[in-house]
Amino acid sequence: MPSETLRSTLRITKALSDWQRIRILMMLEPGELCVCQIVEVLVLAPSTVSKHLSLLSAAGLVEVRKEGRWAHYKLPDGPAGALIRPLLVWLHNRLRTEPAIRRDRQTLRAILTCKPERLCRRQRDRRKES
Amino acid sequence: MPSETLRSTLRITKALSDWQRIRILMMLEPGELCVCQIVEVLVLAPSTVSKHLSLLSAAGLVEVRKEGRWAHYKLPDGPAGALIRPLLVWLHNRLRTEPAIRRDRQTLRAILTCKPERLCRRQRDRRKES
DNA sequence: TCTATAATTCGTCATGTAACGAACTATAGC
DNA sequence: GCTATAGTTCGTTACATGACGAATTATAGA
Repeated sequence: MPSETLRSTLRITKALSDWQRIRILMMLEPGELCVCQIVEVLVLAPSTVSKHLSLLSAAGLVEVRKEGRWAHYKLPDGPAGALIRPLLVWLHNRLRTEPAIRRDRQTLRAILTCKPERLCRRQRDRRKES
Repeated sequence: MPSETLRSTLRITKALSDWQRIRILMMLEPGELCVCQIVEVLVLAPSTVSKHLSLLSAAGLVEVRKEGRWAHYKLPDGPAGALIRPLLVWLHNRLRTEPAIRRDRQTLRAILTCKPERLCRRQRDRRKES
């Protein structure tokens, strides 16, 4: 019968063992994002991104703020954040200069210039085509 | 084309995403161990343990010192160790008081009182029975 | 040189996981 | 209330991973 701390620790390390989830964490460094913005950067199905976010959330690596039909995800602050801060710092230091991560940041900057509604519409339209 | 830093980072986080490998890392905290000692604590097939060790090694989370037909594994020190120290410290702090980990340490203490040759023989004999 | 043996590699099987689209939930706006 | 829509959940599929035993490798000792 594994203890809760132990299972929690494994949830965290497993959550960190996937490239897309790491990308999400790096993206959230500057501040909160809504799901459609993350979808736009990762170029994955919304259902896939939602699953990743739920795993990150279960691990305590992100927090969600629901507002109407929008869901805003961010890195946890306060005591919850302090627990996992060393991991995020380590990741950040290692990947700060990675081309792939820099590219994501670049993409994100462009995305932040247009309203989320427009992103969602674009994503829906793209789906219709295929 | 993912960069080497990126793949290396994922090798590390993937290596940490398995309970048995975490147990190994915690066991190595006090000092180096040979494969049969680790087998004895984990109660897994030698081939399985060897695979775990090779993943940890590929990730740079352990170093191996071969001596005759014995292989001694330890946590890396020096610059190699410094890179991953924050992760091991984090793990150690989280799991230091875990019952399962304390039990492993206890088992290990008992194991260290007898020579590795005896362990290997016992393991071989046990295998013959089944 | 031949045998025993510590560890590793290989092949196989069962389980876990990431991806997708379709169906569903819940909220905003008419 | 009805419709549109952001996000989630569910079911399926393909691939990754952990476990084992058998076969292999490399070294120590007779």
